[in-house]
Amino acid sequence: MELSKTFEPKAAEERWYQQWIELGYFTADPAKPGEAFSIVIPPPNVTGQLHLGHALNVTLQDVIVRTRRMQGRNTLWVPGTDHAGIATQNVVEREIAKEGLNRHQLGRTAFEQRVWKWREAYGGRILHQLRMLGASCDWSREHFTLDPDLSRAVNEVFVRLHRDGLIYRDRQLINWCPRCETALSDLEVEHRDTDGHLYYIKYPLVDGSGAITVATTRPETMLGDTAVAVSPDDVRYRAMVGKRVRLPLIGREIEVIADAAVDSQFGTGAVKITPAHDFNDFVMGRRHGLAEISVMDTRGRMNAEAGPYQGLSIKEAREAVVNDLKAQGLLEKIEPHRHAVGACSRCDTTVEPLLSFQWFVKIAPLAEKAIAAVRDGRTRFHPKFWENTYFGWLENVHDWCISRQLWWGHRIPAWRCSRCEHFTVAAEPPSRCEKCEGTDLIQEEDVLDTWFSSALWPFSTLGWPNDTADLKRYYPTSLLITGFDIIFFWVARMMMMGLYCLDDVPFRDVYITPLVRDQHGKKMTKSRGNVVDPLVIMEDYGTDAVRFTLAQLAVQGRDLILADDRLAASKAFANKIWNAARFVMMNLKDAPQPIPSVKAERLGLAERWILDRLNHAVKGVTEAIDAYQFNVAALAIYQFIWHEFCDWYIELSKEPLKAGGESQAAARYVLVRCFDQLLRLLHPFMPFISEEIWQTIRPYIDERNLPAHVAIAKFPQADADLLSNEERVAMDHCIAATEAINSLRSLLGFHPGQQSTVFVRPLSSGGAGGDGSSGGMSTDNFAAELAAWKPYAMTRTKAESLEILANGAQRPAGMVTTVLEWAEISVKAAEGFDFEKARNALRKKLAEISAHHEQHLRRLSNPDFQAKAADEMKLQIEQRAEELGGQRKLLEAQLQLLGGAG
RNA sequence: GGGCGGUUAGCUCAGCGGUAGAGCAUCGGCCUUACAAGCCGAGGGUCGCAGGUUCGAAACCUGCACCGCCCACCA
Repeated sequence: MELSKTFEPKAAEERWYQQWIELGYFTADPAKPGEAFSIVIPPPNVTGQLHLGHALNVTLQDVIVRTRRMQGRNTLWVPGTDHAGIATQNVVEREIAKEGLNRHQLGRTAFEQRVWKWREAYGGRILHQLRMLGASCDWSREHFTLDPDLSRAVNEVFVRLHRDGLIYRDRQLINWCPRCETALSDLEVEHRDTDGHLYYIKYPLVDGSGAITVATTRPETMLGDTAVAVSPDDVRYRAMVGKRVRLPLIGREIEVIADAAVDSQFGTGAVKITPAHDFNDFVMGRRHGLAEISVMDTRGRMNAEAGPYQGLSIKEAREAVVNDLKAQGLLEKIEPHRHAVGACSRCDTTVEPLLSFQWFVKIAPLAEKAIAAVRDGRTRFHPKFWENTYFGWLENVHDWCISRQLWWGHRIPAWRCSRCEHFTVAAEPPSRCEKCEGTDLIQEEDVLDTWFSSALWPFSTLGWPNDTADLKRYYPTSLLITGFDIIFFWVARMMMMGLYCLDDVPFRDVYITPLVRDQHGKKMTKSRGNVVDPLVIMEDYGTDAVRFTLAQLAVQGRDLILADDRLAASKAFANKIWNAARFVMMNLKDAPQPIPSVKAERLGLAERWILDRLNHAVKGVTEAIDAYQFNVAALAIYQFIWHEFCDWYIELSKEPLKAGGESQAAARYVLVRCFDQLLRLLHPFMPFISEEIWQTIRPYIDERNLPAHVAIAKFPQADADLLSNEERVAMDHCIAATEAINSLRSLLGFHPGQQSTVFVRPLSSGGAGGDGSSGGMSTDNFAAELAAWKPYAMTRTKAESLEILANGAQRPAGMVTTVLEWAEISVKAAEGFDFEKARNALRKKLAEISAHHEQHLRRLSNPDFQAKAADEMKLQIEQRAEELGGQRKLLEAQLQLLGGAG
């Protein structure tokens, strides 16, 4: 088989993905054997378009999933999408706004139909994009959070929580978005420091004995004040506590109360209390039994309670109130003041605290279990420091407001009785009120926070509340891979719900992905216009290259900066692999059949060495993946493929391949063996190119029951060591020697075609200085030693240098080094060779080596080191010192030959 | 106000107790028939600052500085 000159990513991507799907490779079967490995995708919003966060997330999941599948695990990856209540509703509302409509004009049913239509048109888009990335999800198990079975799970959980007293309905102060006209949870409010003002307002005492001045950032809410509070320790106001003040503009009499929550240092030390419009005030108000007067409506306009200000917007009301106070001489002063203002995370509108009836989840009992599960290691975070974030939130979290005044979502399974106002909570529509037997029941209009259904995702998608085979086999899931930004929204809530509903954690491990930034390290945001579209870079560099780059940059605990040069490097890597494949195929073309394996003892040193390095790579990759160190795994593959297999083994194989006979057969076998294995190793990272190449090499692989695709081939496992320590050292020396030769050749300006002479001295030949000790070598000694050395051509190729090793040092367990012959130097000198430059370079290197060498010797002679260091460490240092001594001596010799000794 | 990350070569980042590394960029030499998206070399770092622990610290501890992020009801 032939490979085309270059790799065409696009064609390969489509071809292989389609085949994998058709053959059902990604479809899980709980009845099949194998330890389960399961993972649920963080369901992207149906409104979503693929962005780099998804690309990273999905790539890492796919790396793990493909690896586990190839390792023979019973693997399930559940895909799907989230209905994303408020986000999707906003998108469709914007769309109908273009037609001059709003949702109220359309009505609930028609609006919902519009959203469903929208989802039919665009809901598949993001999933299609995940397929393009190569995601090996089980598409037969695709779910949508509003699917009937998932909705059933939602109702079931709601009913159970309600039965257990963990869901309640109450009139509370909640966050309200006046534009979306819905309640929000604490998490959906983004606090931003904003420049505002602190207004000092005088409240006259009813008894005429003066006034008390309060400081506020929101003068318009004074219309709803029901008290003024001071600190009980504040001597300035002690006499006023219990007195009454007249609320300006409105005229209501309110009391001055004492409460420890008041900070006497802030403002005037007296604070107006508006229970219906401030969270602190609300708590204090309930403590003191104060009236809760709401002065705003749900659209952020002043209501009847605001008296003359009714109908004004908040901003207008503020201006009017301030002007009126000023006119009445009750405004003492205005100071600039910076403070946090909450904004709706969806539409950025300033959020108002609003008093209303809402449904809440009582968090404390659920949070307690969720905390314990991580504390005792049933679920582990990677990197671990995210556990602190998780704990910090759960330990302080308030009850969760789950009702939303939206239309797109799971309608709350509660029915209000028109007779007694009681809500009957049930999974199915009840026929009569559970309290008064009334039959006129109307379902609650509100829907649930979109995160309520997301919280059930790990088990609702597996069939819960039914006791399905999937649920038994795949719950708890093995791993969750997601971003830090939804640890609170999603991870913590899944933990709580999983533990509540199934009494077990929803996942064993949580891997928190880094944030993807642009090449300047900036966060990608629409407003900055620096958002990189993954589809575009996949087009430019190939999906494999994008995946590999993301994996390579996915370091635990640090943001990820995606730069073009990295992508280019990965593309070059793909090209390198492609060309290596072409080389291999070129040398196999007359053998379109399995190449029989060759026993290790019949393989040459180079062959055993590369198989040994393969082992090493397999170990490295496997361990790194197990530890979720994707960058380490990617680097290990890269190193092996490029710098060991391509740089060395392919070069070393050229001679035997040319030679024919047994050595050729051995080389062919090893080429195929290595390539097969490295493609399997690579497959989770670069699924398309690995499949493309593997298909051409497949006919040559000698393995029983070889599968049709690498996607389901057995993942490599490390074999027993193939090399003795001695041989490993010998190969290291071969490489070091060749590098030394190249370095010297380069230094002297040899062209690749030019021959030169090298001397190789096996360590066993002994001679002066052969013990590796330090110290200079005299010219006499050196000449004597030189006589014992064998001259060889200073090679052009790596293959030749291996030959040097084989011939020059029969037992290659010796130090090999190079020295130039005088004659060659003379030739170069005649051509204008710069001796001084060469000598300086050698001197510099010599100084470095000498310094290191002496450092080691000092360490070895240090009594403390001798007393305290472990034997293994001592041995290591001794060996290193010996090597350094040798290198040092050789550099001295080389320098001497160049006339720079002494 | 709490908490969490980061600070290593020009750039982007690994390393986290025993000679400071990679990719890209730079410089020099090569079209050596798998690959010029390549090959062979070279230069470049007091590992943010200050103390401490250790025979030995980029790594461990304690402060500090700067950058970034998260949480928080000071009106």
